[in-house]
Amino acid sequence: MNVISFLQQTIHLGPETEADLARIIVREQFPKNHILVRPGQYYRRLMFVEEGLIREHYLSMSGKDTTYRFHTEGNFVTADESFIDNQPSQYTFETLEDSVICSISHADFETLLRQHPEFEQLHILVMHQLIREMKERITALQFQTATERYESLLQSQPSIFQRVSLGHIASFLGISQETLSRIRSKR
Amino acid sequence: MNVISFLQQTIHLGPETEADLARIIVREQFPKNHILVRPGQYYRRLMFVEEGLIREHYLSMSGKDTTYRFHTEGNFVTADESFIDNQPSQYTFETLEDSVICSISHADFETLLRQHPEFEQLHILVMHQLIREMKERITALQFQTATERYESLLQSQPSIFQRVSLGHIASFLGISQETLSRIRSKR
DNA sequence: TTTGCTTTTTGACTTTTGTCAAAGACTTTG
DNA sequence: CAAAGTCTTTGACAAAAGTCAAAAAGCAAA
Repeated sequence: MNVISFLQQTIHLGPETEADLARIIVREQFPKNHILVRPGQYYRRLMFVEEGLIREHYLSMSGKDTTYRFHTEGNFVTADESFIDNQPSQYTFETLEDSVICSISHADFETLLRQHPEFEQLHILVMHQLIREMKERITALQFQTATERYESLLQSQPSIFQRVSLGHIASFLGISQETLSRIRSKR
Repeated sequence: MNVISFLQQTIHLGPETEADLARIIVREQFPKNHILVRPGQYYRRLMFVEEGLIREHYLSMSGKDTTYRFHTEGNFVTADESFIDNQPSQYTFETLEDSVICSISHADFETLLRQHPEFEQLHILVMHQLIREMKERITALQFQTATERYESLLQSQPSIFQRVSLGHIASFLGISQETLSRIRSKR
């Protein structure tokens, strides 16, 4: 699914708008295990995953690496601290598969919103979806057991288990790799 | 802090806009322990807490009551499922203190955005802040210990401990009341 | 101020999860 | 296909957190 087709699902794009988009969108191909953004980096671009998988993770002071979330094809991604607050990213973004990523700069994004107000609609829609997902995530972490969270993930994104190592999934669920392994062995 | 003054910190309000606002804002006073929204209810209003404190909580199937978050004076609040997705709220909203709450309907909010585009700016600002807070919350729940989360809360919102019972705070932190009590006794 | 109610703490015990270490399975590559 | 590397599982133990029950403390209203 490429960005343009994706956008057309939600908003109508006139030929002029499409031309504008084509001018500002950068399409890049990255190999597996490529680091897109590192902690401390200013990365003020809005990305869209056309193909592949990005892992966003956090390095604690003790050096432990914890997956914040996975971003799969057909989704928008930003280094929030940079894109929203113009601050250095706290998180690392890396590809876990060969990936195709389209992106536009923050400045171009702002211009786009000003010149084509129909994108405002979409912008809000994307933020709403993000808020919805985050709320579910918070409640899951707050009052579900590790096993329940595992079952939910299995339900909602079964394919992730074929694509990502269990260590990364464990830290995403907020548990150790060994605990995840034991949960899985009991069924 | 009343809504109008609060809004003026961020955007300039012309006299006409102020008049429009005065027409659509409903200001209500509620006693302590008043339920504002119950699960299953459609509550499509954007609220602003002028005074007091709202607790947003979730009832699990087993009947356990878990605090999702606290909303204090000077903040916007919505029953997200209703306001954003036009679905019944999954959460309960109740005052924990005598409170003054201003609110406008979803329809009026939409109209306001259309007629006074300067609110769009603010709207996005509020969503950005929400996203920032939620991300911090997720990472805290994912890879901090209960003690660390307690310390963070003590840092960021010390006054909450004077205003809310420890049982509610414990469930907000994702731990049992007894665990919280033991964490507190060790210092 | 006494009584009743709610909140908080404490104790004893159980369950869950984490940690460390090693073994096993699976991949990749020379 | 063998060797090296990575990922996953397993075991033994330790630490963290949950549960249940009861006591203590705090608060509010009569």
